[in-house]
Amino acid sequence: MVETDTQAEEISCASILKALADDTRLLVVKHLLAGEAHVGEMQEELGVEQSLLSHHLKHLRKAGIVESQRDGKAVLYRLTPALEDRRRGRTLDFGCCQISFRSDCC
Amino acid sequence: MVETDTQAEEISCASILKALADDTRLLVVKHLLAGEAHVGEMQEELGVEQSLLSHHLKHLRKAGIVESQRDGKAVLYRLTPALEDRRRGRTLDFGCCQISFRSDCC
DNA sequence: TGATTGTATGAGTGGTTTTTCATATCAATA
DNA sequence: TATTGATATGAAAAACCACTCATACAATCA
Repeated sequence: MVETDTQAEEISCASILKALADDTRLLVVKHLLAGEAHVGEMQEELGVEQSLLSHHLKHLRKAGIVESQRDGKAVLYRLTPALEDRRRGRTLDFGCCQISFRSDCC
Repeated sequence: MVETDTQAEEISCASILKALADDTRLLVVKHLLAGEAHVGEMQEELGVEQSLLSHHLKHLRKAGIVESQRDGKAVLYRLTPALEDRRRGRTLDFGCCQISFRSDCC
């Protein structure tokens, strides 16, 4: 069992950009660029309140950017395999557009 | 005289993504990827109402993504030189992040 | 100068998004 | 099974955004 959530909805360039266009969600995505992570870890490292983080994670799931997997009591998040597969360095390839982040930024 | 507008405000990755995360503004940016254009032309070709287009152009200006220049009665828009300079194909380099659009998309 | 064309702007409105709070769910363990 | 720990969820509040309308401004032309 891998996907714990709703299917990705209408995926357009704009919807992807919207999903990324938020400080908190951008933090999460950049964190996950370094590898998968549990919610609790992100909560601490990113300094985001539990419920808020959860809502943002849901947003990212619905946008098809991350996926989650139960791991005991915790939940493990990662960038979706499709993105991972197409990933080169810190570049994410969404198909319609491709975004890369400078490591020293944001 | 080149800049007819306010300075770009706090330019962060998220603010850039926010500026791009709208169907109309994305249309505009993609249109400008092909070269500079007058407002009237974009109005027609993109099918966006005058005032609305103007508001979106202002948003893009404030995000530092486009700049404008009077041309008689009309106003000419283009991607900002910095982006143009760093541009390769349909890729825009914003410094903190870099975004490229597939031509057949969105 | 007055009229016309092209674009920008401000205010208002409705709609969406983000945040918070309280509560629910799920898994592990006592 | 009751309790605890980890995360998700729904609803309500707060903040924000896109759109429209009316109007202003700038440049040209009659």
